[in-house]
Amino acid sequence: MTNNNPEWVGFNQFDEDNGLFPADMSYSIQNYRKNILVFRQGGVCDALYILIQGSVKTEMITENGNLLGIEIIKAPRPLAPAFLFSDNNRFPVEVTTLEDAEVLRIPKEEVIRLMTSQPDFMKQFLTHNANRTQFLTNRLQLLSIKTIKGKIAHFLLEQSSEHGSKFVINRNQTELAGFFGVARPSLARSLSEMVQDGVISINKKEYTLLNNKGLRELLL
Amino acid sequence: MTNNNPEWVGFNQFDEDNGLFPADMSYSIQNYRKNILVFRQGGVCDALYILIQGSVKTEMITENGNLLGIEIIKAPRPLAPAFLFSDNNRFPVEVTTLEDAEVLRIPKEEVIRLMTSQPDFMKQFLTHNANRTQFLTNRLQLLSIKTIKGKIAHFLLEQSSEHGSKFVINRNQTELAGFFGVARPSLARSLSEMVQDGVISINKKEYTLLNNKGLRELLL
DNA sequence: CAAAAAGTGTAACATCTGTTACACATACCA
DNA sequence: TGGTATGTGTAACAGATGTTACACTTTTTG
Repeated sequence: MTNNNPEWVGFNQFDEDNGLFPADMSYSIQNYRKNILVFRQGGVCDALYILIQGSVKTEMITENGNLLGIEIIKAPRPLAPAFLFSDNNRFPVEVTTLEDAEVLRIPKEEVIRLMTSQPDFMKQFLTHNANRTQFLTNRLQLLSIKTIKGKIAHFLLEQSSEHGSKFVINRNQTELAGFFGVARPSLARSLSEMVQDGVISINKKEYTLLNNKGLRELLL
Repeated sequence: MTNNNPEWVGFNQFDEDNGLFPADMSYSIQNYRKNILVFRQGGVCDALYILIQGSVKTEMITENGNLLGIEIIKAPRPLAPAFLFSDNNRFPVEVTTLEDAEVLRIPKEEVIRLMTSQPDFMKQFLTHNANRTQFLTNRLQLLSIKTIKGKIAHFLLEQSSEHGSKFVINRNQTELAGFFGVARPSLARSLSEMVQDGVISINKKEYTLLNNKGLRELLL
């Protein structure tokens, strides 16, 4: 779920000009220190925000006040660009810095101008949003799996398809539990059972898949 | 979750011309009978599809083969337009007709052309997609509530905010259970307990909220 | 109108998950 | 290096949900 390959910065085509952005673009830049709340869930989203330095995490506050981890975002990438144009243009998630960060802000009108005048900008915007939607859909699928082992299996198999049968997951159990929307001890129990059953092995944060068939059976 | 007020048909501005669409637009129309699978989950999405007649439901196949109900779509509305531009342009859901339906198909290149030449078309497309994303986010929030009563309460309070404290839900228990991602008898049990506790009353498909405070407490 | 289909209420039971608590290990910091 | 904070393993227990089964009601259809 961590975004390792930035898929969009919006201004690839202008990089040579005068550093980063089109010369005539109106924008502002805001800096944040580590562990600072950048956007509050429900806050109005009236501009396009692009994380150009550092990393942040996004979390959704469930109605009981718990936090459901969504994803970790590393620069450069836009933050929740989909909501800029929604009728109820509010942030659906909390955004908090994980390290010192720098955020570019482009007013909505300016975005519309860029969109109509720069077809490449528009296409990238569309593609990025489409990919975001697909991510959310995937997230939905993960949450719809009822058993914890099923969620783990889904997650590990997905990782495996990208990184092979041995890989590192840079999240501790508490974060993983938040990501899955389950209690931490419950996650630990499921993990240790899966290790005992020999379908996976865990060494610190390195996970090895030992029995893909067995993992797939856990999805049911 | 049922979409009663179509928010976008894409061609408002052309309605007078020659019936429905811009005269020079390339498109095709496909008809489907009731209970027909229109799009398979995972199928390639290479064009913009707009439901212009009838209604369909969308469902996500979870990995165990179960169905997770997503929403009911009534014409006119585009079908999964967000995925047209994603890198992995595949349908994330099954789409099945609920009644006889008619679907307009516009090739991707044509959509891009319309998008760049018709700013209004572009804005509507963006807004629609943004609203869709918000819907998905809301769905995510619903699924992240752990207790069944909590999900019911969330859902009923949401309905209530739109339609007052007495309203009709056009879904049977099986469909509702699918929507919540829970087992049907479990849903029935929770519902009858909520009735016994006096927080709601149910008459056929008419629901009445009797104790909003009590409902909100169920969210925790 | 009658039969079939679909939908609903409910029970018993097994299973899974959350909660709480605590010991232990590991990483971090002064 | 020693102490503190953070992270992990595990247990006991309570509570919630899924599963299966069946009777009953309502709706649909011929």
